[in-house]
Amino acid sequence: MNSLNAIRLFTAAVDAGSFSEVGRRLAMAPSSVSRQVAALEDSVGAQLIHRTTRKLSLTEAGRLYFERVSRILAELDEASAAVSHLEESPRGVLHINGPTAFGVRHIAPALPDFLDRFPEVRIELTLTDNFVDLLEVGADIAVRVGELEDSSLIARRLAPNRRILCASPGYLARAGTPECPRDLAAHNCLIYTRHHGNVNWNLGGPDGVAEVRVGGNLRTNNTEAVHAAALGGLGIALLPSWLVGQEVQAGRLVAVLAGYRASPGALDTGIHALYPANRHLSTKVRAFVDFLVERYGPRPYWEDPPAGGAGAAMPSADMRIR
Amino acid sequence: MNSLNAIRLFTAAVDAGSFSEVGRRLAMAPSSVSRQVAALEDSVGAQLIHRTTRKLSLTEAGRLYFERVSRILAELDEASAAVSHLEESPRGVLHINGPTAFGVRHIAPALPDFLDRFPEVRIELTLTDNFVDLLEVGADIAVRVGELEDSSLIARRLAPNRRILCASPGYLARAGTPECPRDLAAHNCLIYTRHHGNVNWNLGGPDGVAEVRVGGNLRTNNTEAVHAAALGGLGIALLPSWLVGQEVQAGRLVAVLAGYRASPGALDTGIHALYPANRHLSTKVRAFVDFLVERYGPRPYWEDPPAGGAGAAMPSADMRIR
DNA sequence: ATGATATTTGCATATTTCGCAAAGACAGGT
DNA sequence: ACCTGTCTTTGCGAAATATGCAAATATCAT
Repeated sequence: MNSLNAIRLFTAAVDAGSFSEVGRRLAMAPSSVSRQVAALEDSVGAQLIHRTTRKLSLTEAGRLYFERVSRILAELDEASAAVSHLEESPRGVLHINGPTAFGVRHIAPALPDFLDRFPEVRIELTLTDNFVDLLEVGADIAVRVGELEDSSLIARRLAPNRRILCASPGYLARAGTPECPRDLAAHNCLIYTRHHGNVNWNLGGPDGVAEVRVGGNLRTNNTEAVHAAALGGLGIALLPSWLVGQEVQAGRLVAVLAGYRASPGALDTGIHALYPANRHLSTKVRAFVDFLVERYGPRPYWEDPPAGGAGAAMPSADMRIR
Repeated sequence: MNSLNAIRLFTAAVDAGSFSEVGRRLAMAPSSVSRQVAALEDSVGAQLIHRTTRKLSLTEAGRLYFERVSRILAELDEASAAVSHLEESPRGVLHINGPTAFGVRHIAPALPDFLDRFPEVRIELTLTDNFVDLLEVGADIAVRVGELEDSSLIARRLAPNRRILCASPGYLARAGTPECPRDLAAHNCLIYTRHHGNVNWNLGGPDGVAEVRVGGNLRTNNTEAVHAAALGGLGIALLPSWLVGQEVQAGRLVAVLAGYRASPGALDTGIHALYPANRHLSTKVRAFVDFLVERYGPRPYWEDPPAGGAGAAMPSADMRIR
């Protein structure tokens, strides 16, 4: 196996016309140059350079080898440069994977801004609701809501994953507004579940955590269905804030029992960006994660303004509800 | 500087789909493969391969790099192969340098046979009479008659450089045949010399060496001129056997004082092939030198048959003269 | 001839690379 | 649900390789 260094020294010697000159230019002993070139000659099995103390001249084999090899070296440097270029600034294809509902509402709308800021990036967005292996599908980033399992991946928190109870103004006008968790038992609660069996909602409030068995005339394994039903005035739904926050802000839905937190004991299942834990994190991935972090901020736009806001111009949804 | 080995291991890993598999195929520890690839990634500044314990997958940078680099590796191997191929059997251009007179008579006529035996060789024959540096003119071989000076070159003896006294039959009929060196003083001796001043011919015979001051009505610095004059019957010439041997055999010239050797004390100035002393002697050079050695043999065709030949069919020139 | 500079080789020293063992990770079978 | 086998990675000592210096030899210019 001939070493790349030997080949570089060979071409350098041809260019410089002297091993010593090469040594001078590259700050190494002439003897090293000599030995490397000799080793290269051994490896290809032919004399490449005729040496005199005064002059170097190429043999026919040397000419042939030099012509081909100098072009190859250039191509090799070019290949390295191309790869390095990729990392200079965000560039190339960025494969993003995420859940459908969140992706449609909060990833896709963000892409124009991102692409505007990084015009050399092309995005391939894959929205799926079944769990996929990042590497399997060739994704660079996955946005996950809730459960974090992949241990080999780095998770960067993007936003909290608060769930809020809400119903349409029409439903509340018709069925009344619950004032404490126990009131829920008397309401038509829209159940999102993947399993059979009873469903309990855990609500943490000032008096501790209350677990309420809830039920109603709709059970589904699809959050969007619950969402649509709630909008239609069917009942009270427990839905993530990123899904209904803006509807609440717009008044199409009204938050109820806003003083309580859903599943307070559960591990904080936030919204995260996951990406492989590599020594070299590609700039496009970093740029996109940073972009999302910045865009969502500590309190995402779909969340209500801070409850304790000092005389906020617009009262928070919590305020309005109470 | 990225090492070639690392690049080879990178492509091997892409092909094999696993560092361990590469290690198995190449009989090396998986850890080495891992480290080399990691070093390559550091050198280009980007992650090339996403690793899991179960699967390797290329990043975009890796795909890009792999595409370019695998083609480059193939070209590199091809370049080495091309050079090695040159040395498998005599092939390529063979630059031969030699003196004009000898080249015309004994090199050029040999070339058809050589090229017939080695059809892939192309010959570039340069005949010059001034001394040239082999490497300067890019020659692979020089044929030199007489003086050997280049010390860095390897000299392979091709033939002796005997000089013989001869004259045309017509001249001898007119002026008589010298029987001993001293007789030459009375003959018209054709002088080849590069310098001014007197010229002595040293003739070694059974009674020791006789030095005879010779002269005549022609002095020239051109051997061919002496040759032509001798053929024309002008006088007695001292000429190399390779120049006049065949004329003597044909009877156009007659050797005189054949029992004496010219310049017996001088170093044996034979005819040599000179070529650079390289570790890798190219096959075409070796083939050509071997070819000449074989063609000329221990007693070149231009020399008389051995004097002591047991009842040689044709008596030697020496014999005939005496 | 002499001096300056060139290549090459021997030898001692650094640097790199390698392989082994251990640790952490993951998929599939029991 | 646990266990097993295989995979990658890292630490560490050993082996291989490369390097620089000095000396020997060779060449060109003065």
